[in-house]
Amino acid sequence: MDDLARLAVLLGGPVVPAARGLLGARLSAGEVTLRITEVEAYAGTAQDPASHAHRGRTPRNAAMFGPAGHVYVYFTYGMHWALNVVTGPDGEAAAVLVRAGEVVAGHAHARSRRQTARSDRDLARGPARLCSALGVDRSAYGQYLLGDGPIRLRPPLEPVPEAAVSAGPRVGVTGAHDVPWRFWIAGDPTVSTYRRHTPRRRSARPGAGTGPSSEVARDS
DNA sequence: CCTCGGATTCGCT
DNA sequence: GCGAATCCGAGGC
Repeated sequence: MDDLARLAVLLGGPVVPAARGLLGARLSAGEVTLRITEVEAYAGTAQDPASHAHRGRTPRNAAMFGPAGHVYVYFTYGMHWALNVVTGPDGEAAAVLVRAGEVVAGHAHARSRRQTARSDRDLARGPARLCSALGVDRSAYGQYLLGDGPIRLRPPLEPVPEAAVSAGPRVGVTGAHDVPWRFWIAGDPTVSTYRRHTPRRRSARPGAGTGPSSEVARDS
């Protein structure tokens, strides 16, 4: 069994080992190739409140229920794409969010799509930046990664030692802060900076007067 | 049908 | 460090 077949087997199993195994793997689209440095594991229905699949199958998350090795992409905040690698057996929802990578080929193409990047290390540092650098969008939905399609996933050139992997809580999720399912290559500069979830304050509408902010009494 | 709010990023302070 | 930008899936009525 070659390395690619081994990767396929790993992706078909439980999501946490699959996530760890994706560290160091290479992801290519067009001219751009990157080495994955940071991932997050998301499980399926009921088991994982942070997962897009936790309320069951919908048209949006359908790919998470499909066979391993395919792409689940979603659009968020009205402007960003994020890429997941589907894992686990067909019919069970699970996926690994690819949060960051080191661009190792096609820098010029990546830079042309990421003109605001201050340096090469920022090209794919963060899930939306990573998609932008690779040119990934809705058209990637459901595509198979281990074949010769437009997006390709390949095993690490060198395995990442267990000792080099750090784990912690997932970024941006409202709950499950005790679940350390974010994995990254320790010390790698392309890993995104961890930010505790900060709820976005909806701008107060005039006269709405709801919420704790109205408790402020200005009596002077 | 309508409202809520997000697995984020960027730019300004 | 904080707020804005900007779309659509999901869920409540």
